Amino acid sequence: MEQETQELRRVGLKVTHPRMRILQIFEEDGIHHLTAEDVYKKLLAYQEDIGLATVYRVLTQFEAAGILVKHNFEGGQAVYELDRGQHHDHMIDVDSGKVIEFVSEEIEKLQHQIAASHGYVIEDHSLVLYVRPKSRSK
Amino acid sequence: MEQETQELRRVGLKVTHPRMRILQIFEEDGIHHLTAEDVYKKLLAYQEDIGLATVYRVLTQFEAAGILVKHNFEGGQAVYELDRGQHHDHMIDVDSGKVIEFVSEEIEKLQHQIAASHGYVIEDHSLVLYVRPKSRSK
DNA sequence: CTCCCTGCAAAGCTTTTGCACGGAT
DNA sequence: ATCCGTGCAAAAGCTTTGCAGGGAG
Repeated sequence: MEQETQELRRVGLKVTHPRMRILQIFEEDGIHHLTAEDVYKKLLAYQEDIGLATVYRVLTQFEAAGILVKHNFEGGQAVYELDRGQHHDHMIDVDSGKVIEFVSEEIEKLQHQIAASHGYVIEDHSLVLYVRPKSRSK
Repeated sequence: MEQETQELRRVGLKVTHPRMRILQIFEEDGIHHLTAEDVYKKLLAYQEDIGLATVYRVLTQFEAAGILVKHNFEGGQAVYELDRGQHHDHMIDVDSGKVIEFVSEEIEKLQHQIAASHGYVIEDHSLVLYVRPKSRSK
């Protein structure tokens, strides 16, 4: 709780109940990639009376503050996760919906080379692999 | 026109006016990545009286038939392009909105290695680089 | 002649916004 | 005491769907 309070102060946001609870949900063990709806449902499960609009507003503020990273995977709903500083890409198990993170210095390097060869510098990038367990692949 | 007719017959879709015109728009020179709204505006410019709902339906059918590929880039709107058989990734110039295509066998290979090392097989993947011209980069 | 296709309008879904009240500093 | 933050409801933006008339095979 002290930790979350300081985190919010650090980024210049008032320490309010909804912000604390939402931040705590992301810091819980378990699933780290949550949609606004996921967060809202968890709040409901905790008997919290926090509106969905507030969830959206807080997620947007946290993203702007660098606390969360937003991803636009397929399926319409944006997904958020804590920004732990280290960039990584994602692999999504299409059977279970599970999200696996990975890092590849080689791919990062190749991306920069490709952009450079076209006269560009990379501002941001998105790499998502949609995968299926090897054993039961088609 | 003969070409489009055969293409539609080949995939088992009735040859209707809306489908012909939409297919022709994708086969025109120029921009190859279009949103449903883009297609609709082009139809309007050609004095065609085709509803936006039909555009969405036809794009969905073309995607299912393998004529078009759908991409979910950032910004909410889905983007479609002709499926010319060869897989490629995209680079988006964030200043101009221009879309550049590229292919990297090395990245493809690395992706498969990474998936395999986690016990998975790739079903699909999405790689998008958001770039800025080198000369006026921040 | 039979379905498939289409335009229109309405509905769906995710996300954003206006407003007035309430709470943090 | 000030603003900022919040809940609620309404609105917005993209896409899908129900319906009844029209057209392709």
